[in-house]
Amino acid sequence: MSPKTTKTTGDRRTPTSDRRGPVEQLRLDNQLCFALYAASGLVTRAYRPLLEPLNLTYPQYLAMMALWEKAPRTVSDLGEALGLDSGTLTPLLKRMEGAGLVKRTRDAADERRVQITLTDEGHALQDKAAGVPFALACALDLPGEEIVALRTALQDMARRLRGPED
Amino acid sequence: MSPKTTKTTGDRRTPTSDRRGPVEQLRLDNQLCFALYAASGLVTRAYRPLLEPLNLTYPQYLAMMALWEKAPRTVSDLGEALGLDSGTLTPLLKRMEGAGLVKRTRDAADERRVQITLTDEGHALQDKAAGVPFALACALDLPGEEIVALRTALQDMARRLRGPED
DNA sequence: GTCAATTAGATTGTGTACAATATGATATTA
DNA sequence: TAATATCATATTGTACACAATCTAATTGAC
Repeated sequence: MSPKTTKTTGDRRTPTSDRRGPVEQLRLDNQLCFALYAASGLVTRAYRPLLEPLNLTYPQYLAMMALWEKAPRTVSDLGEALGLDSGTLTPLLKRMEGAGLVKRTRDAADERRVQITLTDEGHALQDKAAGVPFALACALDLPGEEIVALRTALQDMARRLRGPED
Repeated sequence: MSPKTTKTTGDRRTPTSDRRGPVEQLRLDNQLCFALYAASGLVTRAYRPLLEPLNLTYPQYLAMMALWEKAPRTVSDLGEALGLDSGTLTPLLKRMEGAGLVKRTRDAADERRVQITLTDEGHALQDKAAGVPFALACALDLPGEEIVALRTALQDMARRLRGPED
């Protein structure tokens, strides 16, 4: 299962030691970043069949989760929650508006802001999505503690990357 | 399968903060998938300033690492290593060819295949990229053991998602 | 040898993703 | 009261990413 190679033997087969030369350090399989990249893509693909009945893409599903938590909210507020900017969110939200899930309305008090509201259909979708996390957990096939541990480790890493402040 | 805790017998909680219901399960911060998505995006962003001097995007950097490991190799071989299909790789490789890093040549033995070769410039870039993993490790600011543990956990998860076979 | 099935890439269409820029609204200052 | 700065979002351009489809080449069955 998990090849815990903490030893620095002379074995030339995929050593895990970081004391290797720069060539070894540039190996794809030794990169945390690639493991992250690959896992993220695989998870997105795993969601696709689950979200297709809901007519949602994976980023749209994330946006809906953020809105089920708190709505109405502004575009920038949503962007902060998802880690996305307006150039990504504006077209995404327009498609979701076209699908009848949300409504985009200028804030009367501050015309620069756009408030994102859930429609009845958008609210109703939450019930239909209730089974998705469980279905994906089954696909992951990981014990609950490991899921929590992995999630915590990733959130910790994200915190470091987001900035040294705070 | 995964444990689903539904009964809340011994769980005292305020009405506003139920810890286990379906509503809670749809919370963004409780999702492993979102932690993965966010961390992956942050890592890509962390690479950007490091790769800009090399004139590489992050996926291009991954492709170059795969090619430094083994070249020439076919498009599909590269796609298997990176987890990408031809629809993604073809334009990406064309851009890299335009940048003078690789060459795309039809295989003489099997005209359906396209062999990706590294140019001298492509080979030379490996030296310039040698410092990138270390620079990113600094940005991550994680102890080496944790990096290995996290990477192993992600690779393990990826293995499960890739398919029950094998 | 001929035709069907398979295979390898390329193409097209849709949907993120972000940098750079533009637009318009609000806040600040002179 | 302008002039300026700042802010929120939209737009544009470039670059992934994949499903569906297409084309051309190879393999297989006969």
